[in-house]
Amino acid sequence: METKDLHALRAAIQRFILLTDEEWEMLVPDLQYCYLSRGEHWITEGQKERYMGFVLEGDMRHFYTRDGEEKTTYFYFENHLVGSYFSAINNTPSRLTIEALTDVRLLTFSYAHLKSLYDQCPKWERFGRMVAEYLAAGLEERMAGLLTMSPEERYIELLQGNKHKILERIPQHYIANYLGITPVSLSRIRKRLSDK
Amino acid sequence: METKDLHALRAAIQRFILLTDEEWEMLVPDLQYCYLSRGEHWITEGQKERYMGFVLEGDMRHFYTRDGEEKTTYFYFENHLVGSYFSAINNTPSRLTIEALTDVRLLTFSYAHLKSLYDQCPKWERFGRMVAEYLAAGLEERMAGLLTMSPEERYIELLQGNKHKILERIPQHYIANYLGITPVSLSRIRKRLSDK
DNA sequence: TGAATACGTTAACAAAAGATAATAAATGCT
DNA sequence: AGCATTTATTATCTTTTGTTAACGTATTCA
Repeated sequence: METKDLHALRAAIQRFILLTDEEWEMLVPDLQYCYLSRGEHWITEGQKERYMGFVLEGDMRHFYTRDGEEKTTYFYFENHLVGSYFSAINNTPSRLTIEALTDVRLLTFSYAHLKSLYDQCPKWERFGRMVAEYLAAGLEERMAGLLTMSPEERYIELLQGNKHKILERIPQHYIANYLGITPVSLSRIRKRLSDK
Repeated sequence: METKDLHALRAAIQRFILLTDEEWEMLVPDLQYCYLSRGEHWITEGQKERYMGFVLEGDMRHFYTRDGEEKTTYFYFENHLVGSYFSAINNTPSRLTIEALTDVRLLTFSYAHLKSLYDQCPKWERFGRMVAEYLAAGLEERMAGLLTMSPEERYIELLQGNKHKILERIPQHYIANYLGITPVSLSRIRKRLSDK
């Protein structure tokens, strides 16, 4: 396992909480590399996937399937944690699929192991709390945007905000899903805006 | 402080985690009653409110203000925790207002005290993690609904789901906001559905 | 490199939602 | 009880979105 990769993961964790070397070492034995090719599914709807991942390299998306249609609702980039978090928590089959948009390199660890860290060590429990709070805060903000802004306003916000990575790297029809509209409608919004 | 009220709060907390009497007693000294009249604001946008509440009696809503319009995005009922959680976490001014829809009786405790419980006691930290996870899971589910379903489908789901309390007790124009549409549009959806 | 696939735009039409205003019914309050 | 306010519906008109399909371009992959 390359030290650069380990450092990247540790740095990501330490954006939430500082770990002693001993605390960090509690996680390391459970880490594994996972390599995905573009288009490959890491987590598949209906299955009980029990791993969390950390994106070392590449981009991913997750989507729900409704009436045979894929609805992409989130993207993952380098240095982000990825997983079907809620199905892991509740130990239920995943309702979403997580797919590699490019070739992807992950570090993975089992959710079961993370839970045992919660039991063994208050610092890891705190990490869990802070991750969940961070996640909830992000979801609340995004949901408020969906409820209080029009699709066009949401697209403008995406243009101006700190989520530029999404626009640069992701096909537009996935972005349309992310905004809650169809690809055709997003194309029209872009036309409207550029005509001004 | 009435023991019935204390029991209600303890039971709500213990839906997440069992507490010993000693652990429970760590919270009690910080508890205070708060009484609100119908229409009164408990937490006001722009202010740094630092209290969490537990609804003993009554209903509340929270809303964002955009262009002078109130957009109601959530409701609180008896036996639920309430607070501008994210502004408390980040120690920033609240972006939303929380209002009493009826006369309300709350038990409150400061977020600062809760944080000190996190420091003092791993069990409380775990409680914090589990609340945040519960919150995040609920937000994820609601957001998925907003992104993958039409307003009409969302209304039907609300009719059929386990959120009946919302429909029974809450004025329809607030429910429209909650669904992400205007009151006029919700009225039309109801007409469409009843015409079948 | 060549063929298949994926992607973005545009058009035409239907369906739905937003905005505004008028009305009627229900509710709250003194 | 009576008056003001709140709430829900309905109508009209405008705007936006969804749907389907066609088209051209870009990309992928064998």
